[in-house]
Amino acid sequence: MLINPKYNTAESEAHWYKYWLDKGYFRSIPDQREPYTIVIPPPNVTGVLHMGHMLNNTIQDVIIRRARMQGYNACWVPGTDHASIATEAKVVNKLKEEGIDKASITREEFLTHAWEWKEKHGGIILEQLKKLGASCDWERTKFTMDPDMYESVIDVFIDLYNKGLIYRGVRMVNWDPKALTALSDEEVIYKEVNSKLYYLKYFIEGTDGEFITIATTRPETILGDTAVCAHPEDERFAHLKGKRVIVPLINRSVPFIFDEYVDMEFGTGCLKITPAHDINDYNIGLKHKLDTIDIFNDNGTLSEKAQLYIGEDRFIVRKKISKELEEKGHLAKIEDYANKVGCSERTDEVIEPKLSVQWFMNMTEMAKPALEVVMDDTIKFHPPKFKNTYRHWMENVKDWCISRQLWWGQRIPAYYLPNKEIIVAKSMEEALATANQKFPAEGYTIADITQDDDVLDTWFSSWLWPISVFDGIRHPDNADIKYYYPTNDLITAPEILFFWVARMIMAGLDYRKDIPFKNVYLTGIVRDKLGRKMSKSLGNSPDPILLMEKYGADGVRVGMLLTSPAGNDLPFDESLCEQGRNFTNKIWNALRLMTGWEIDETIPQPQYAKVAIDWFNAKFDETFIQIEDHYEKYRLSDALMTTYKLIWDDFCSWYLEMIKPAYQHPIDKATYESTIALMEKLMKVLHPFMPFVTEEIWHLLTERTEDDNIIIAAMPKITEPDKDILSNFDFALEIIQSIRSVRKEKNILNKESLTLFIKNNEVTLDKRFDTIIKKLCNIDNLEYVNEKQNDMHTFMVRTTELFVPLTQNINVEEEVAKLTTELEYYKGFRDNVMKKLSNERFVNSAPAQVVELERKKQSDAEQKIEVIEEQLKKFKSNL
RNA sequence: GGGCUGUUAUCUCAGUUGGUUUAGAGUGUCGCCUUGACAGGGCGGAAGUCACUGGUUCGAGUCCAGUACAGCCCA
Repeated sequence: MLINPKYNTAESEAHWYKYWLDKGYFRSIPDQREPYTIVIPPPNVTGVLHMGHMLNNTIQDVIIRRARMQGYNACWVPGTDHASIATEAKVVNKLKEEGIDKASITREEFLTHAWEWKEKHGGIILEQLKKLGASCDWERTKFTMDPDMYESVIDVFIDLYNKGLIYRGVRMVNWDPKALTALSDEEVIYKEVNSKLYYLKYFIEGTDGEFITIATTRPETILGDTAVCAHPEDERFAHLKGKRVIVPLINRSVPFIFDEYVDMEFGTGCLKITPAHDINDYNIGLKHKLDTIDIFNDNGTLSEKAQLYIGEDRFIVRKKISKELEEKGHLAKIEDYANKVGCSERTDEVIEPKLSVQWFMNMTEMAKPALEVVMDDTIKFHPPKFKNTYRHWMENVKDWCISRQLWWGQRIPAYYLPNKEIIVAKSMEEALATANQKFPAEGYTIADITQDDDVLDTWFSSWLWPISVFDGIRHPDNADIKYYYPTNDLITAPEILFFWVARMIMAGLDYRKDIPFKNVYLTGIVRDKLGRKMSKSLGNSPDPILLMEKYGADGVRVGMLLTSPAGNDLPFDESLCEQGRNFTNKIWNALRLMTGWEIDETIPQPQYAKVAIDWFNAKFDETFIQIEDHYEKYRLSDALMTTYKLIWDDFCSWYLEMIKPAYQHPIDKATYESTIALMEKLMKVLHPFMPFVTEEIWHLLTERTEDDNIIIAAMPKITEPDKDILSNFDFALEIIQSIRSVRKEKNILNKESLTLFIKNNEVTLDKRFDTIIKKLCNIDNLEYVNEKQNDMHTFMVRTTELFVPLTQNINVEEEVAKLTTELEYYKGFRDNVMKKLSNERFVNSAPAQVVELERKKQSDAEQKIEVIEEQLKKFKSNL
């Protein structure tokens, strides 16, 4: 067969992906087989493929492809989420560019634009994943705003409301003044910033110029102050009990109060209290029944309640007010100060703590069972170190703010009546019916009812994902959900352990009475060489599509997985993809070698080939067990590296060299067929990692029938390896390596054949490998002898002495020096061992086999020492 | 400030309940080879006080405590 000298990745990838799709190999429908299910962590509908997706989806594809080959009914469900804040921001911007202001259009008009945007840009990532080889069941592609998905979310909201777990309340929320919406705690990122600490003087009411000094980073908020507070045990302020102080500039009289919350060491020990704009102040305000004065508008400018600087931005006011305070003698000093400021994950705007009416979900009860299933390993985390982090969060869980002041998302199904009553219902019509049932006297009509304007947090959709993609919320007994749920593995980033993973577990336990997945594989962050997270804004991320064009999808997949143990960050380097590409090339060339041989049916199988095949079968069996073990432990990098070495080192470097016929000589049929069979097994094991090149090779190894494709081929079965041949081969291998070293040292070219004498000191020396030693080392004559061979170069493998005659003179001095170093090493080693053995307590308390081993070490070392000393004596007598 | 991880060869990491010839792999590096699958290759070599200090033990990279440094999460 004629094989192209170069493997064409682009051609092969396009061909096989289409072929698999046409054959429907990614499709899964319930049948009698056991299912293996993965749901994709839905990428953001606004996004494009980045390196994080590449890593995450490579892992999922490896797992699902392996499951498919193991005979499971493998189902990988793809999809996207609607990302309400990010998408709305994009659409608002796009409209702005077209000269349309969001405020000037209706909700319906806006949503039309949003849907248009989604249709145009929404599928990009999924299309890009196909280039990677992702074997998703595309017919199951879901979107969190699909009608059925939407309805599931609404149903769950109504159900939880009726159970009393969802409530509406005034709370301090994280307000994003740019996006004009509340955020959950998890969407706030705290950043270290260099700011200033302002020391301000507050005069004490009814005194003559007596004042106290407070420290604050936010002088503009003094306009909302309703108290000043000190620690009850702080004697510096004890005399102020019952007194009032005057807020500067606006001359508001506020009480001086005492609370243990205050840190006596910080600043002046005296704290201003602004209940409307700080969560801790808010809590103190509640405790001491203080007034709450909200001085900000939603967009971060000052409101009329501030009295001063009305309509100006909070950061401009900060500068202006500090100047005014200084001018009016209220500023004691300013210090540089490093603190952490909360910023919006999406808009990067500084978060303003704000009191507002929002919808919340009580998490306390749901958190308990969700914590338990992780702690008792019903759901396993890989790596398990994340259990701690998870526990910490679940034990301190807070209520979840689920409303967002946006239009893109599932609109909250709450309806308000003129009498201030709230009806939660699936539709306006249902709400009306309920309203009239509850208040028959009122005779309400549709016109009297208004629906809540807000939408739900996107995570309030995604937390149902493993259930809702199978329509298990609306139809809990449908065939799909019963078959595919619970899913097997979830592959995601630790950053969203709480946002998403924890909440899916809660939803699963609540709505299915069962966990949503059995294993959670947490990937690391893909970083650049400098250790920075790859991001669009830094521009330090390679374009995955270009990478795949350059190195092939298989090469990039290997590159992603080579150094990424679960939970560890991946310091990405293009050279990893290069290594992946080189591996593709290596396999391709092995194929070219094999298929290039001429087969001669008349020649018998050489003995060396038979031994080589037996050995490689054993090697395969042994390695395959290790690979399976790595998979069981979700150590995919190790599984890949083990496969890589099996193919490159054991198969290409050793096996093929052993069986390779002489140049331009034919190969016997038996060896050829066995070799093809071995290659097939190797390709199967490799397929999950490198789907394209393995499928290509599968079809080039031999003629295939219509449905004989590697993607659905059965994985090899675990077989106990022939340990005897393996250990004996190891010894032969050491002999081969020693002879190579000797050739190297003595400058004997490989072309020049050698005679080898072996003085067998080992009890068992397997002579089966003689022909292989002869072949790989170009030995024309291999003899076993009982006596030392004089005038030959001597070397040792374990405790066996080997001799080769040398034509040129030996550099005696060099030999002596080398032997002396070696002698010292073994003596040191022996002394160490003897020290151990002469320790009575060791001999008495260590297990017998450990002691036995030490004895063996000792005798081996002594034997070596003896041989080396003899050699030395011989050389020295020649000096 | 509270909590959790980690620190092993240049780099990235293994090292599985403490004992397996005085620590392993990939990568990089150095030397040599190379008309016959593959220079995107072959062969061989060098490279580590297992962060530091103590402790437990016959025995510690592995267990315990403390210190230093790094990272992550939470406030």
